[in-house]
Amino acid sequence: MASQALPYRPHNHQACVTQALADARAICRAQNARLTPTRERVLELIWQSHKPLGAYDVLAELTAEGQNAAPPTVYRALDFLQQHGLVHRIASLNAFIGCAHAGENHTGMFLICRSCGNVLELTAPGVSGAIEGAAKAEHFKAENVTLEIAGLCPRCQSESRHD
Amino acid sequence: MASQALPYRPHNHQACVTQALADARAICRAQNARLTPTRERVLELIWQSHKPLGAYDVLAELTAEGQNAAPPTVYRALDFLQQHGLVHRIASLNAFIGCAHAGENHTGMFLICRSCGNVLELTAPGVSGAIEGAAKAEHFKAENVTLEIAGLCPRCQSESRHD
DNA sequence: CTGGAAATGTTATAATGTACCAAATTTCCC
DNA sequence: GGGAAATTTGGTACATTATAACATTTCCAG
Repeated sequence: MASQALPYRPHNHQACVTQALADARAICRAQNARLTPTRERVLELIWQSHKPLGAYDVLAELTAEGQNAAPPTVYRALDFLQQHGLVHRIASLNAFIGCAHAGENHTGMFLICRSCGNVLELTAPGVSGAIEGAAKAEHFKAENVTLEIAGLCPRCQSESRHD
Repeated sequence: MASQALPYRPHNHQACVTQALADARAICRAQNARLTPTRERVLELIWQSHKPLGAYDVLAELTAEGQNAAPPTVYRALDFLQQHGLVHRIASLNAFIGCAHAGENHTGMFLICRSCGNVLELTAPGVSGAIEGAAKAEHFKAENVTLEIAGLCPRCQSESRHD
């Protein structure tokens, strides 16, 4: 059997979260950016699954924890995390997901399962290269690439065969 | 000087619109779909510039024309047009644009100028192929690709040099 | 010409995101 | 340490985008 990417098979996800938080602290320290408690908590919430989380889902969590939070609280934290490459916004879902390649310079490519909702972030140099080439052929200066692919993840494909 | 894609240079845009409407009628006839007056008018409004139009911009136009329109009116027309491949939704802008390749089977790739707002739709087989390859390598069944590139179009690049 | 499907009208509301200003906290320079 | 400047947070209100739900009309096949 072929290997499966992390989101599509069981794993100790708490380790993902712990690692992501440690990476985030290091990155912020290196960039002289302040990973304040709210920002860190938002990052942790976003990492708690491989499914993207809406801003208002985050807000509901914070509120449930007794934090005194309003929409701008969450959006500000998310903006910060995005600017430092710690989370990505998935435009086609209006939702946010932890960046699996924080610190690395990369163009995110997201495989979004419409059945289970899990999202896998890839780095595909061939894809980035092809996109840059196509943009350059039009004399277009690419600054930001949104690449989101909806479909069925390996696990949900097999399950749907048993319907 | 290199050739420039249509949206980036002056042209008889009314001809674009006329052609798009004619194509749309043919496509709908072939698919036995009803391009009703409201649907056709929405398509025409969307085509009236190379900038994407928000659903509420369309709504405002319809209202100004005396049409008795509410949000669902517009969203329903847009859903219809999308389903028949006549318009695309640009997720990163929450806006809609006429499909430049209606009828052709294609994966849209959009070059979005952050300065002038124009959008060019491309078909780049190399890109589609690379994306499909990357998805396949993860055993992911791709169904729908969102590929939107923000940056500066040729014209706006030259203008910014004169600041 | 009629019964069912498709399309439209209409109201209300959900979901997502931002503008704005005040208060608190941190930083940094002296 | 003291105080000005910058950053971060609190909080209200509102803007924007999108959909649910149900009644009515229009279309068209038989």
